[in-house]
Amino acid sequence: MTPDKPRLRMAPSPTGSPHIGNIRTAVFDYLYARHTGGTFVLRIEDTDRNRFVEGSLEEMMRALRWMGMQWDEGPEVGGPFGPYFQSQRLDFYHKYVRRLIDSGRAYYCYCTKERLEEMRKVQEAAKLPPGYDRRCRDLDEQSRNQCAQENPKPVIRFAMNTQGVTELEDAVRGHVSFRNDLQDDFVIIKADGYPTYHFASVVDDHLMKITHVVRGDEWLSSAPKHMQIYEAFGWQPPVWVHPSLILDETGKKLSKRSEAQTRFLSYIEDGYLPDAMLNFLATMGWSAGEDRKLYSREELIEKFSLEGITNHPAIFDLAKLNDLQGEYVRMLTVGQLADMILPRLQQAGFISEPPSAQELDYLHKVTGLIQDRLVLLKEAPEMVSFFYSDEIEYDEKGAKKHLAKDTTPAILKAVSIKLASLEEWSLANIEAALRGVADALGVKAADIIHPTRMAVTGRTWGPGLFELIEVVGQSRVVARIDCCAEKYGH
RNA sequence: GGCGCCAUGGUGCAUCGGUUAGCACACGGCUCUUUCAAGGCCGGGAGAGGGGUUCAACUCCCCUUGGCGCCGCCA
Repeated sequence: MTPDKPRLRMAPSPTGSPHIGNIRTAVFDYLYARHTGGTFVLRIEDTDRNRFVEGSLEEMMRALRWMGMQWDEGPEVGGPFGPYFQSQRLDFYHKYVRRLIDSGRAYYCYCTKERLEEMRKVQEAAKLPPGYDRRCRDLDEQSRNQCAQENPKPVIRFAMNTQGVTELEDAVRGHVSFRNDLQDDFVIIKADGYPTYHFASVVDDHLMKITHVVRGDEWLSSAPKHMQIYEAFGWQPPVWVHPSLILDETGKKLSKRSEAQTRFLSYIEDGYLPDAMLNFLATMGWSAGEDRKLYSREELIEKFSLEGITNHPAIFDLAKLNDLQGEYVRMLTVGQLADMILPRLQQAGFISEPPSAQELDYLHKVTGLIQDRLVLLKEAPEMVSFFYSDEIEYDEKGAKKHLAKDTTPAILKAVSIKLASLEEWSLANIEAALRGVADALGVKAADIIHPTRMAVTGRTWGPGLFELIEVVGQSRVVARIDCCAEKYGH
């Protein structure tokens, strides 16, 4: 335990699949903790029993670990400030809320949901700022007892200061100030005895000695609530860090509506690389103050600072993510890439489990040929299919363009014969053979190459033809060309 | 509606009083080439508007406009 070092927490609620915004916040937490030699804690804010979603905590942990952002304290790893589930910390909240009630900074509220709803309607109609009217704030003993009889399950509200302003310093916003007469007496303990976020997070952040609270800009408006709780307890508030939100392509806050863009696990499934994602997320809303695109994890940790966090929202740019992903794929060694796509090729039925030595050897050759063009790992099976399957499906447009000519069968036949006659199957010989056919027939090399590519791969695009022919192998190539020549022979 | 935050090209950032306003992505063109990528080269494209402060403002202040966020017994 190093009390003088920063302690940051990521505090998700298990109410759904983690999304890009959650993870980006975690990236900032993680980077700053690592940069300072501090502690990164994971705390689960499961105080809403109605919205609990089975499996979402597991997804969150999986996402963090996939990103290489292992927490130092929290679920599965423990730590000196546990438990790390708020649902297991109820005693703490009740103990501290008692203090607030005793000091007059919190009170029981017996108002029914119906009355609250009615009140809001009236406020809305009168164009008044919405908020609790504090009817229960100054109840005398007698009326309190009466109310308690009518509503035995009261909530507890925090008694906000109504005078002056609440001010705070935010690491990315600077000085921020809120008028207290506009503040609301919010609920801190619900009727079911569970605390609300506003209360639980403050109590826990204090108890867990959190020094920096990093959370989305959406929380800034409720920061005065938290500040006043700290004041009421006489506690030292943390350094506030409210980075701007990540917006979807329409400029709105990322939400369930843009599910495809936001659900973090889908990026794992698509085969993005953790380091590419880390690089992307870190540089979205943060900058080292220089014109640079690529940062390794170590560089990110070394350079990360709160000052570099941007104060304006950023729109999620998939094209940029993909560009970075391509960069990272190309930086991999062939062996690394091969290992990464192996499971996907096994799933496609191209490689057995476990793979044989020959299959691995072949995989490496194939991988070397597609590395430059592969972006998402999930594209690999489709991209390499013709290396594994001899059932060639001809691309319609390509066939029309390169195979439908009268001369096609003759060309294909000539290529096949020439290739079949090669005694040494080498790249140089293959290229010489194909160019030789072109010369012999008096046509351009392209007139040989395109039909041959179609015959061997069924497509108009892909790795270099000579290289790919070499890897697929003599007999298979010759067979495919013969087959194609026959198909287009009539 | 109230409150809060924000405002550099389509997008993400740089420049934190003096620059021909820079980089990257995307886009367009050229190049390399057997195709597709990757690479190289070139190009179009920005300080929301208005007031101040200052010798000087994208940079500081104010207003307007615009965008976003929050206003739950949800987080």
